[in-house]
Amino acid sequence: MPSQRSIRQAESLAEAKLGGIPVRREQMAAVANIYRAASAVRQHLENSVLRGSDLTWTGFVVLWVVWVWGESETRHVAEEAGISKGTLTGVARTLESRGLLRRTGHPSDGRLVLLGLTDDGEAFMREVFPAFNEEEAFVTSRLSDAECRGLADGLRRVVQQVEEEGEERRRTLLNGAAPTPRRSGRRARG
Amino acid sequence: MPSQRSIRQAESLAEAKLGGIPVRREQMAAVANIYRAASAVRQHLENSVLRGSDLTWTGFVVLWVVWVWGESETRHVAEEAGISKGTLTGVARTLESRGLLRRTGHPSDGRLVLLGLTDDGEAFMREVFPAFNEEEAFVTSRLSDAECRGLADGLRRVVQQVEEEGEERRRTLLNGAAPTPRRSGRRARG
DNA sequence: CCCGTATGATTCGGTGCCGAACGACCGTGG
DNA sequence: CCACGGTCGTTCGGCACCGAATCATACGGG
Repeated sequence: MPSQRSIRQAESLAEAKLGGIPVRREQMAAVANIYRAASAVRQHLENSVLRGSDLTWTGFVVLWVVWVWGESETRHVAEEAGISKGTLTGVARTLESRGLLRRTGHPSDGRLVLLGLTDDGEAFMREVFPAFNEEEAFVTSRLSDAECRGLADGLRRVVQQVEEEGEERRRTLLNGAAPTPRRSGRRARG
Repeated sequence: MPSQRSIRQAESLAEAKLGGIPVRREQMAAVANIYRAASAVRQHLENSVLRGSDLTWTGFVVLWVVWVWGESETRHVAEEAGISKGTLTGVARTLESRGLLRRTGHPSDGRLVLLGLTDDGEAFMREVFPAFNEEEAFVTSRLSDAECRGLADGLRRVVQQVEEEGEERRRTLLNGAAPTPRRSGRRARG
């Protein structure tokens, strides 16, 4: 749990390593802490409220999205849950096998699949969400309500920046260069 | 992109769903945005600077830790990188096979393994870190330096809360109950 | 020297996770 | 009716990821 000190130390060390090249320290610290906090929060929630139900963080998020938004098309659920369509297929399969989620074909458009909670799923969320929210309050308990709002606001601006300008930025960086296919991934048949 | 609006809507929807049970909205929004921002940032960095080198986020973080801290024992690297020892074994193997990382037995304690960068690894970091840092600046470009500091500070307090009181908290929540083994995981030989 | 305990790293089952390829289906235009 | 380009969800290769079991080494006390 060196967190605090070590990040600051690391900043200096990195700067020294680069020998004169300036480092955007505030930005580096912000990004490092975003990721660190996300891991810590996820880990705490998985090992407190989710562990007992044998649900992963992602599984819970998917349930939460469907619970809150009601029966939805899978692409919207994936978008909202922050995972790829391919991942959602697997997660949904898992949740379905646990009897919490139900998949239905769209009545008029045969390409679409709708995800909805089963009665068990509804009951589950009614029971577990309050406990989840309680732990959200626990992890943020060193911040006032106003500070939480400020934090959320800053993070929201980061998300907006990436969502609104990220794609353009990545195009610029590659600048026409081949987008370098991933090492993993499905190969063309043949 | 729904991000902004949808989180706020979701708060109301969740509250309605619960029918009167109060929701800690600020805390919920803060946690939701932490995770959302972490995903967005990771995705942007993987698809901009890391993709070309065929490195994953985690792989880069491990390299970064070893680069900044110098040759280190694996448990410290895992801790600092925010991954489990088991995961580190695999990631280190991958990085070693790419010729960026080197593993050495500890001279006096045969249980320990030291991780260090190869010359290629050093050169790689000298070249790629500036680009990485540049993108860290990009994703936070809607925040002033002071706002970055404030953001990092708030996140640091979240991390500290979990690190310093999380374990105790989880014990309290379970309250003696069996810690519910994970569904996955290695089974006893039998 | 040998045991027992402590402390490392590694193995491994099960799942998550991405993104390209793919197949099912839609709608429009010939 | 039948191409045909567009839009879905699914498949799948390869890696990440956790955590309990396991293996390997260290060290103190008989």
